[in-house]
Amino acid sequence: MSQITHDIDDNVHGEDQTGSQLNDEGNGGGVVLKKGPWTAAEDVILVDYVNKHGEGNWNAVQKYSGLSRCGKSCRLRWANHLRPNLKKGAFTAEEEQMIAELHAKMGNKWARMAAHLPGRTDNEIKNYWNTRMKRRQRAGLPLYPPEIVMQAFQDSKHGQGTGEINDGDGCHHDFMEKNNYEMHDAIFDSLKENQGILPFVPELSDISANSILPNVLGSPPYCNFLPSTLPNQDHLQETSVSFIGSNELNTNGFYPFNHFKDNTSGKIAESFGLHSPLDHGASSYGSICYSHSLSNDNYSTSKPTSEAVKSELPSLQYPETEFVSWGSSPPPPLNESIDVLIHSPQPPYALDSGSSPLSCCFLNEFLYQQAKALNYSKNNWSDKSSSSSIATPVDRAESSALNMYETEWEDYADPVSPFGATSILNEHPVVGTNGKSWDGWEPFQTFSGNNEKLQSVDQVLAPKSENQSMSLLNLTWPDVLLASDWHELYSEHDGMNHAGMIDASDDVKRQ
DNA sequence: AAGCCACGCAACCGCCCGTGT
DNA sequence: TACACGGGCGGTTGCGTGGCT
Repeated sequence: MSQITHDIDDNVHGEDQTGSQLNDEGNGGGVVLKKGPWTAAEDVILVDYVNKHGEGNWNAVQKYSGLSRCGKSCRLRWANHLRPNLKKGAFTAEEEQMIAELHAKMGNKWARMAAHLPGRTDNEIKNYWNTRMKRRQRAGLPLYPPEIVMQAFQDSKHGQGTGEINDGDGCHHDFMEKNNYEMHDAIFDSLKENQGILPFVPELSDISANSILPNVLGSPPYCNFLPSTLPNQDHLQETSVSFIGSNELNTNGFYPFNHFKDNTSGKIAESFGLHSPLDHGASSYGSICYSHSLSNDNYSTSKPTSEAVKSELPSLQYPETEFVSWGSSPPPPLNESIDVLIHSPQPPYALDSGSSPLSCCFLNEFLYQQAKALNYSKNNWSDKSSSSSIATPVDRAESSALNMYETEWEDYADPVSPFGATSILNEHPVVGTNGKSWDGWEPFQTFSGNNEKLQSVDQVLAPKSENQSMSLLNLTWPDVLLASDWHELYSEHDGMNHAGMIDASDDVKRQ
């Protein structure tokens, strides 16, 4: 911007900008076209031209207006800076939410995302996202709020769910039609992007959601995917064959990754530090990552573990959470649930050669997130809680990364919460179900040792309904990953369905 | 107060792709 | 089929700003 003012008196043609000029191809008269920052004079010329001739045919701009800019440069300048109704300034909370939601579904389709954000340009969104992504990666935080992943998944699962993101023209073109699992690739991309950035992110095999999903989309395994493919209670109780082959949760309460059948698992396990001494420092990070202890002894036939952390589980859904309705199905018996998840005989989501690759996607994501959570907690919270399985607010507040995170989202801090924005171990959010504030969440401490709450664990682990299963997916996000910023952010919005209410921008109309 | 540095942001460029002729 | 054109996106660069010394 300032560059423009600096050059305001510069001539439009042939000003001295070393290396910024070139003979544009296809330019006929060999006119030297200018590169570099636009001047105010150039802006005036371009605006005037567009006002007279309208948008499009950008190569004609140079021809008829005398601008020494290539058509493309003119288009970009107009689209990103000069066109009317451009919204400048920081992104609002709504916009941020929208971006996250859209990116979860679309990936790096900036222009398409911009269509849902009136006044915003693709470039602006891209810059915002990249900056945000860097920040979150540095903080060891997930790019997507789990709720968005859930919803995106649900959308893809239902095929038409993306209708929430609806262009003003009433159709969603290829996004709707191309593939419904684009979101998963987006997540995969994010996952891969983290490789090399986050030292604890395991290398992923060349898994591509798109490469594998077409084989199953539309087929029962896909249609049923994780939710409805979760073995039902009765079936599971009869289970005698473990798809994993062993019957233990590891001492940290995580699934034994080493039993997964791809190379990824081993690497994940390594990055997980499962065999590190931390394994035995159970309470250290298990207590931190997973706020809800499943501290009964009868939850499975799993190999008993001595450490308190054995009962530590990933994020748990409680009945209070309204993320999804649990329906009328009574919660299954507690002592079945975990094994249900692990020992089911070739469940469709098992990481087996014949299983649904889509489930692998989410499991990989799950593993990744858990790995992140573990390392995150190891780095930040270890030794903070030696005797208690509950991380204190102070503990969490002391996390530098978390503090950073808190700073990032401080605007959304919940003043009511004892933890404010740092309460990432709090109860899972209720995303966009009723627009309620999250203020009503109970700190997780109040759940500790609460049998009723523990029962809800089972609800998560052995859902029967589709919705329940979605929450099961949510379970795979450790509490530590359920960044409160998202929750706080979303709390300000009445659901995540704004997209469909936003008219397509001019960009879309041009398309 | 001044200098240095890291970071975020705005903007541009090059490559690529899709579409129309 | 080839070409021109518009558009999308990743990468890069430069500037401004805030924190630290």
